[in-house]
Amino acid sequence: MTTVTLPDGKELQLESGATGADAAAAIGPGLAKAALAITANGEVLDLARELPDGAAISIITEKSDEALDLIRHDAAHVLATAVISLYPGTKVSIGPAIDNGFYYDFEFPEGVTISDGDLPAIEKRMKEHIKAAEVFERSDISVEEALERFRSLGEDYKVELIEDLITNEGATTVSLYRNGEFTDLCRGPHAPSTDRIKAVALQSVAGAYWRGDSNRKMLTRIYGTAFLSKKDLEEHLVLLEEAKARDHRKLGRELGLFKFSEVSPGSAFWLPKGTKLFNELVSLSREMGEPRGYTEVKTPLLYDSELWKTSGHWDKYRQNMFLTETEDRSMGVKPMNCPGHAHLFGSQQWSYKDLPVRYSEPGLLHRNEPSGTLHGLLRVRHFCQDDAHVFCSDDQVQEEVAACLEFAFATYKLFGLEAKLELSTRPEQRVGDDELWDRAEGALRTALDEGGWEYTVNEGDGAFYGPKIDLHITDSLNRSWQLGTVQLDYSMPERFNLTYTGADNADHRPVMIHRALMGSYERFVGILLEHSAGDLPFWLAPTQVQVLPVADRHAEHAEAVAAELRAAGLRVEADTRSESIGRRIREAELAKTPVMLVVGDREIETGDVSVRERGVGDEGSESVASLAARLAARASDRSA
RNA sequence: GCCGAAGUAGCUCAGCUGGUCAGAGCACCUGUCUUGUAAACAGGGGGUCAGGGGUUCGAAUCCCCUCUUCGGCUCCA
Repeated sequence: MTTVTLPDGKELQLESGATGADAAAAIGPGLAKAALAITANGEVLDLARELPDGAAISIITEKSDEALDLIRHDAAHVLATAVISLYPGTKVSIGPAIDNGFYYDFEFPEGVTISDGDLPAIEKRMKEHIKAAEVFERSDISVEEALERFRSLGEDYKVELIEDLITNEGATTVSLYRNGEFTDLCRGPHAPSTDRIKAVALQSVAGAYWRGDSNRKMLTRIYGTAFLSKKDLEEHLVLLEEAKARDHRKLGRELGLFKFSEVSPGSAFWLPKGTKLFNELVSLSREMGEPRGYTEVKTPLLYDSELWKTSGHWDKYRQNMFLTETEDRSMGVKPMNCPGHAHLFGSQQWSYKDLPVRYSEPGLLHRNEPSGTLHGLLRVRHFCQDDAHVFCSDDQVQEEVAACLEFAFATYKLFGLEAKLELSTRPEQRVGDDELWDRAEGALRTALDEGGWEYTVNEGDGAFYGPKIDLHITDSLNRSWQLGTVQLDYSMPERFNLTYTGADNADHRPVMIHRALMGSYERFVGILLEHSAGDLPFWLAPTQVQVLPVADRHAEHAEAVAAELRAAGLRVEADTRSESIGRRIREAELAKTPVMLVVGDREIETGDVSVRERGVGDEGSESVASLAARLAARASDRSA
């Protein structure tokens, strides 16, 4: 007899050797049909697997969270099945389920290249295999047998995977899964058969290094997605369309914010409206920084290479810097502000009473990013961080870190963004001894714990000079972005020999905290545009109010209204073109202008304006004076 | 940097296998209309078909190189 426990705590008696399918059938015929797999003691198993006696089980159906991953992994196998039959001689490697879909990496035979145009045929073949309801059949064999099998097939990647399983995990057996003609080395689990994949679509072809190593062979990756119903797939495709419509590169062009040009790859040209937006964000940093004790500085763009040697960037990151030479001196354009700030701090004497010193600088940075990595505003060569460096004593670290986090949360709140925190600890390659790292990581943990902030830990992902806290936000399309970072640095003060005089009249080494909250203004604008679909909040909109005279004879009055609102500090334009009022309203709406004012004979008579709100419509009349006061208040309240 | 794809007017795109293939819509300019809450009407100007080289009687179209962009991979101090 096998006894298992159901989620409701009831026990179920089964014949010994009973499988997941047996358990599902014992519960009910409906469930037996709906079952995709089974969890036993937290581990997901195929329905055909024998259940361990005494296990706590729960049946996975289409309603379960695990279901999507399961059938996407199934779909990856079906993709491989289709590819192998269409392109004989193709070597397979790995094909996992991922967020939103799955992929499989292949090495196609010499001379065969796959492009997007080949996907429909592959997809068609996949659907044939799905319709055929091929059973996923598991077999466990010895590693020797597996090695021989895959060697004889010339499946080099599988052989390497098995060898690694032996070396790293001491594996003596491995599992294989067969569906139709295709047998794959696979840990499982899988649904009972291929027809459980209700909707599948191939999406793109890409290159991907074998095992993510840029020194190894580049394989061909095919991305696809699968769902439990056609409707879910449709909805997903609609979401992708929506994301495409919100692409910040598209919005930047349509709203006249910025452009890119071949003459300076990876660098934005900011148009007047985009510059307004950009400058508003810089102002925000300044206004929020001032009461928090930040002082703004301006440091050079170009430095003697000696400075980069001192900072350590010369050895580690020279290939990503723009270098030049003048009068036989080697110079480098700054990829970050910290060495300049460290140098500046070191250029004068400091007392412990002066600390913390908080230097901020929206400095212009250049990084020579590899051409293939550039992406709109999100990955650029020329950008500006909302950067600051705090120089403080050891015992001020915790408080300063907490203050940085408070600053970050206050900033994000204005945009309706909520952040998740991630603590990254010491990496393999690092400077400084373990005691220092213990102290640094301890300070960050304490700051997080005492602030009552929830966080996850990312072991080994810290910077080489210190641990850090990264801040991630989730946007309106549920995509995650890293924005801010707060990093502790014990290394740079050492390299620049920074000191302050303590109460004991001895020299002490300050700690340096690097922090950027929005990240870079460029990247932040990109994320903000995609998050808001271009509907920027009133305080941030490049044009806040568009005045629209009904006919030419009202133009003068419209200009007068605009002038009155400008005097109240608002960004106002008057569209006095002889186009129809309908067209000008439409264009103002498309330009995402928050407020439109229509003025004609009636308004001249009464002195009122007719107010229209973006995306809402006509809101009736209001006197110019009352409107000016109302909108000025709205503009000054960034949280509104 | 690596793999794949693309680059035709300011924008979105048509132009199949080389021979009125340099086009359309929007935008722009000019004229008419003088407008009441999401697109008035008519006419007109505009492109070294990314750049360079080649094949051909003839190239936007075929081949090679370069640049840029897009989708990924690696990277992102």
